[in-house]
Amino acid sequence: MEATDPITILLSRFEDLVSAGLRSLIGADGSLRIVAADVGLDQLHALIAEHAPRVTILNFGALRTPADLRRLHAAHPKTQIIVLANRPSPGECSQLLALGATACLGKDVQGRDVLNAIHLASRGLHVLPHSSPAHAGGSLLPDVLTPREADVLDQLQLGRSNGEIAVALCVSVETVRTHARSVFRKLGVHSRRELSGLSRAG
Amino acid sequence: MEATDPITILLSRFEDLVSAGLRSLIGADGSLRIVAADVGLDQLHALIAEHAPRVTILNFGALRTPADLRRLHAAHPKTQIIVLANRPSPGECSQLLALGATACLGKDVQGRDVLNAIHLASRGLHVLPHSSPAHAGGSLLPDVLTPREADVLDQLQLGRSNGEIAVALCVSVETVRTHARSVFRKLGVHSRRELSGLSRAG
DNA sequence: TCTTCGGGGGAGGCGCGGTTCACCCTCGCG
DNA sequence: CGCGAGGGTGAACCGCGCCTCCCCCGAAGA
Repeated sequence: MEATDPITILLSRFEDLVSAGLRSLIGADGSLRIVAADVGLDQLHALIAEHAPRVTILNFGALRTPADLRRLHAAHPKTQIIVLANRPSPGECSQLLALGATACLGKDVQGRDVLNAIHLASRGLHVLPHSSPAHAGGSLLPDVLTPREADVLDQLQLGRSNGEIAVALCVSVETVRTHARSVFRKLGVHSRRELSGLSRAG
Repeated sequence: MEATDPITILLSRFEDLVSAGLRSLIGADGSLRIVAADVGLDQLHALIAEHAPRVTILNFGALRTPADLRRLHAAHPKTQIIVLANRPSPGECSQLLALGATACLGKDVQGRDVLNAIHLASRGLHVLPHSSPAHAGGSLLPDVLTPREADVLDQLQLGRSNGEIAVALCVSVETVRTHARSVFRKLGVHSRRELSGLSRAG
């Protein structure tokens, strides 16, 4: 079973210890093969396009914004995306899956569970932390951006002013401010500046 | 890692081939231990209470109704429930998780994925088939029973007539009929009779 | 014949989230 | 000072799901 078709994996940049741990774990599994590691956010698109890995393991902390994940998945729908976060909240997990991730794991998972999740995710099965899908069962998600908020987030990422965003989205400036406030609140930031450097360090 | 704490597993009754396959797969994993197998729906409660397995693997086809799962989870919240279905729809998976399942797998999964899922589920992580959480990301589920429909389903399971259900739920008979129709439609049956023998054979 | 059941349609109300917009305030900057 | 950003509050509207109830019909059975 191992020799037939090794699962190719691309690792984004992680903290040194995490990166070393992942490479050690994955290296010990003969059916997994790392095609690229320590890939920075900037090179992700190019290297995924080049190697077409079955699985891409993303550092949640390396994402500037959730919209990064959405763009990544849209551009490379064939690669299954596993997001490693520190202590992902249910809302974050939901949003990550909504944006195209296949699995979401906390960095506190046991080592063998990472391998289990990689195998499952490589075949498209979803893996989520414990309490995550309280809402997957039908109730409501707390921190997920609405479509309109995501639109505003995209505009904010482009450095636009509220007035420019209003023109771009054909709404009032007041509406833009409302959406922007929701985006800030849901993402836990308080300004455009914090948004552009969002959780750069994990 | 294996010797410290074997994961105890209870297997519900499956088709012979599936049952043999599961036992073979699980037996080959030293960190897993089957404490009971081929358990019929009637003995589930008693045997789960007796063995307190970390994981219970349920045959979706053996469930008379989704409400069975809900009662099982309510009575034994400590055991992680994995549901094996033939080709679970996204709606079914959502409903299963909503009712207390930890993982939902199709019977077409690869063998090692079953083991992967058992390990993950034993630690509370959720595993779902490919397309399942289209809604887990925020959109809506198609075939999940509403609370009121679940109430009516419970009453239907007790063999009550529409009039009796109306009295029990303090609503009009017309309302009961409306809910019953939704239940039948969502569960894919066309009568009380089909309901009582729902997917008995898988 | 009468009731019960299954199936279709539709109406009205309610709650909730999303969207839009409005007002208020403080702060920092030029 | 004007202006934009950030933050608070709240109103209004819309859509949707849910719940409740109503009407129609046909089939099956007492």
